[in-house]
Amino acid sequence: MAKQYWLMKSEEDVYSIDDLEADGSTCWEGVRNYEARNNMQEMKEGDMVLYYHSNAKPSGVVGLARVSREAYPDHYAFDPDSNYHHEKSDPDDPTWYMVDIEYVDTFPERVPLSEVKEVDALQEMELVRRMRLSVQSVKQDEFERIKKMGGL
DNA sequence: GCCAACGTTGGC
DNA sequence: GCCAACGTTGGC
Repeated sequence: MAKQYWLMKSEEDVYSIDDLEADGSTCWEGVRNYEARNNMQEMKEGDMVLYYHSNAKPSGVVGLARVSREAYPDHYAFDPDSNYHHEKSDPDDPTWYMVDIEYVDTFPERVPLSEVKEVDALQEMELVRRMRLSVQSVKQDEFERIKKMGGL
């Protein structure tokens, strides 16, 4: 099966690509949106991920990551002390899932959202059309294009 | 910090 | 099952 491509957003001051590089890999907990969750459940080990900083100056794609573990229940949903606690979640029938991703590379040049919006070939991206979706599917040519814009 | 976009909740 | 109210995301 062909490799798939994704884009995942993180607030720069919450968990940046530098944090990911320092950690090597991380679990992507706290996604509480059904469409984003569905996307994560589609992910296969080895899929490539565009790492996006939101609430950043400027917001944009900053590097690459790779799916290192396929979807498994997000146990933070069952933890009353977690910010991501979800009271209605049943451990026997989990609502929320997460994946693990590992650090791959940081772009020599950040690709700001404003530049993505200027490229005709990228107008169909969910990044442009669906502002608020935090885990998005990306087409291979979109992935390659942004990677190139980032200097890799 | 403001506020538009938009997903979710809950009353009816 | 509609839709108004509400809460959150995220650009600027």
